[in-house]
Parts: sequence; C-alpha cells; structure tokens
Amino acid sequence: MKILVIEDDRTTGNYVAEGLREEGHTVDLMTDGKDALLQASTTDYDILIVDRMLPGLDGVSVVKTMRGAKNQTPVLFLTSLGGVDDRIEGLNAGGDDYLVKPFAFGELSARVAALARRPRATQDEIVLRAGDLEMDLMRRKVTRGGQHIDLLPREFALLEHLLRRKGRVQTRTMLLEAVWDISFDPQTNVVETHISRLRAKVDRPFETELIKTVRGSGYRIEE
Amino acid sequence: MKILVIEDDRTTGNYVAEGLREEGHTVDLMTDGKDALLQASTTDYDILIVDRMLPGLDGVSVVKTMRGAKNQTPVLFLTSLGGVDDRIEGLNAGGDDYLVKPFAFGELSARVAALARRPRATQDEIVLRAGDLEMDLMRRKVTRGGQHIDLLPREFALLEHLLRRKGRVQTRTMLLEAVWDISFDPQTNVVETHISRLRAKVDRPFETELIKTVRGSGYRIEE
DNA sequence: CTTCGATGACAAGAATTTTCATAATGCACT
DNA sequence: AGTGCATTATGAAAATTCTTGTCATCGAAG
Repeated sequence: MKILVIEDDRTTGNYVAEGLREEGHTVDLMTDGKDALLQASTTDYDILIVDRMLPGLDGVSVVKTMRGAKNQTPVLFLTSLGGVDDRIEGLNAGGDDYLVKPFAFGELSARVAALARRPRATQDEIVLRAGDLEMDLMRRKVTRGGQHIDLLPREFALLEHLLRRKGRVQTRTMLLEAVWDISFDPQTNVVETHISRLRAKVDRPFETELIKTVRGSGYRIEE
Repeated sequence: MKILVIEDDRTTGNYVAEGLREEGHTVDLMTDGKDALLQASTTDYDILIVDRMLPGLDGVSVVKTMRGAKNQTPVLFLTSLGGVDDRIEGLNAGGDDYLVKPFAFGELSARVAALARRPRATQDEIVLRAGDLEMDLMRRKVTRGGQHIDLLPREFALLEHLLRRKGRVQTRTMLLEAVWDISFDPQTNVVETHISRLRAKVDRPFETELIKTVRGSGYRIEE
C-alpha cells in the first residue's frame, strides 16, 4: 500500500509515517501544501492522509485541486477536536473520511484499512444511523426522530465512535483509546460520565434506548 | 406591516414586539411552536421573527413545515452567539436571515426593513464578499483567496457587520451597538482590540488590506 | 509633539471536560 | 425472594481550556 502523508507538524507526521511503515506500507511524508500537490499529481498513491491545517496551501485546497484534476485517490483528513467547520469543509472538498486529533494509532490504522477496502465509495459513511437516530458527519449535526440534538465535542466524538461500530460492544478501554487517546488505564470514569450525559440527550427524551450497557464489558449501540 | 414574533422567552419577546409596535407595525407574539405554526398558516404575515430554540416544536421545524406548505413569508431567525449549527440549520430550513442574540433593537429594525424590501429574494445576502474575501453565512465559513480562516464568534460577528455595510464607515459607537449591544459609551477599546485581532487573521497574511482605518471616525471595508 | 489608533500581555468570564462522592442497579449466592 | 458485593449511573464540584475584555505601552498621523 502506497501512502502519502501531508502534515506540517513533524511530530505528528513522523508518528503517522513510522506507524504505517511498521505495518508494511510505503509512506512518503510532505510538509508543504504546494509540494504535496505536485507529488500527489505525479505519483500514484493508494491513500492520502492530509492535515486540514497546512501553511501555504491548506489541506482542503490541495484536495479540491486534486479532485478538480480528476484524481480519485481516497483522502483521510486529520482535523482538531473543536474544529467543526473543518470537517464540513474537508468532506465537502472531496475527503472520504476524517480523524480527530489527537488520535490513537489503531484508529488511524483502521480508517486506512477501511479506505483501502472501498477505493472510491465516498459518501456512504457520511451519515451514520441507528434506528431513528441520525448523525450527519458533514454538518456535524445529530437528530433523532427529526428533532435536533445539540452535542458537545466530546459527546459527539463518543457517539460517533459507537455508531461507527454499531452492534459491537465497545469496552471502556477501547473507548478511552479511541475517543480520549489514553492507552493505559487511569483511575477514571470519564467514559461512564459521558455515556450518562449522552443518554440524557440521546435516549432519555425518547421511547427506546439506543445506548445499551453490556454489564462487565462496556457499551453498545443496537443495530 | 404585519409581523409574527415566535419567541418563548417573555423578556425578549416583549422587547421585540413592543419595539416593532412603536415603529408602527402590527405585531403578534406567540410562545409555543405548535400554536405559532397554526397561527402562521391561518393568518397572512409579512414577516416572521422566529427564535431558533423553542420548547415543543423548535423554530427550525416550524419554518420547515411552513415552507413545505408553500408558505413563502420571509423569516428572520434569532440565534445565540455560540450556536454555529443553529444558523446553518436555520438558513437551510428556509430562513432568509438571522440575528445573533443579544442584539440592539436598531439592528433588528434594519433587518426587518431589508426583508420587507425584498419579499422573496432569499439566498442573496447569504454570501458576503469583499475582494477575494468570502464569508459564507450558511456554513459560517470565511475564506480569503480560497484559504480558510478560523474566526472566533465575536470576530465573525464584527466582520459580518462590516461586510454587510461594505464601503460605509462604521464608527466605534455603531459597532459597539450592533456587535456588542452596548448603547452608551463605556471606557473601552474592545473594538480596537477586535479589529486588531481580525486584521491579524484576515489582512496580515495577505497582500492587500481590506479593513481600513478612517482616522477620527472608525473603520470600513473597501468595496 | 500631541492625539488617536494598534497591539501584546494579562485577567476575567464562559464553556467544556474531568474528577469525586454517592446513589442505583444487576447479579450471584443463600 | 432476600442479602451482599460489584458494577454502573449520575449530580455536583473542581479543573481545564477557550474566549472575550482590560490595561499599559508602543507607534503613526496630523
């Protein structure tokens, strides 16, 4: 698998590139938008991983230009937690998925694998559903039964993760890693707290509960 | 001019209704979404002023339903400063303009007059431009030369106001009133500070400066 | 050279997230 | 079924982070 990483921050860039190399991929790393655009146009990559914020030409512009030139390489955007508009823009510009920084490497790895599997199937994971609950990643908007639900950034990220793995149980550890990027087990119950708040917004006002507790393991959203 | 105000908060509701009456308009005030929908469908209004957050049926749903029923009455949404998604949603649902709370009454009055003048011309003031600077009110996104610019809520409001009055000088007092809803002149230099921060993001990284100082009066954005 | 505006640093205030303490619930075992 | 232990739920307080406003100082314009 040939991957181009476009990321100006050296630390993150190397972290990503090294990790992917260890998984056996061929990885190029570029730090400047303009150079990257040239590189992406002249070499054939399987996947592009692009930081949303770049000096010079920013990530969104790079992808827009590429798409304009009929380059269909799947793109995974890296954005920051608060940046709502970023995601909207990224996906609008022709991104296929995005990942919120900071992220656990396993998460990145999973997204890369998913993108590789469906080389050009943009637009299908962009609205996540479970029952009458809808999460529109484009607009960063959640509704249930047509009713708008306001979520804080972390709540959104947690719900998103559960929805992406709908039907499968997620342990606290898995959630801590994916949503909080904490890979040891600190004495914390953040997960419980956030699940509780999520339920108050997503489940309590409605008939059926979507977020189930699996005693002894973790949580799951029903198919 | 016959106006329906849909606002659950009594204080704001009365403030708006009273003010508009003093300007000679006929104003009805409703506090519940469902009642308001019925009222709007059975009576012919020139303008609807709708709070985004309503108990029961929220503002966006009211307007969506109305629009579904081919009711083309212009709608002005009232939203809160932080609520990004609100505005996007509001305009998407068929709103014609929006106003951020808290607002100065003069501002409301101006918007109402503008809506009255162009009864059905939605979608034209929704992207504000000046040179290569674009402000998309729908997506709450600012770009210059294609480059995305992140603005904080107050910065966005300030720039929006200047753009809406492009070419005209805005005094500090006018800005304080419109953007901060402060109608006396306190010993403050918030305007200067925010102009400075805005310039750092909007002008400094680019060739030409758009935000001009008019010494002795205030600020202006060039046509 | 005097006044007005620009700006960086700091402080206040809000919003968000995490921790902590306590209550509630489920499950195993009598 | 009842009791006790362990797990999960939740409200409130504390900590953190982000945003906004103030102040003091610097620079530019007339």
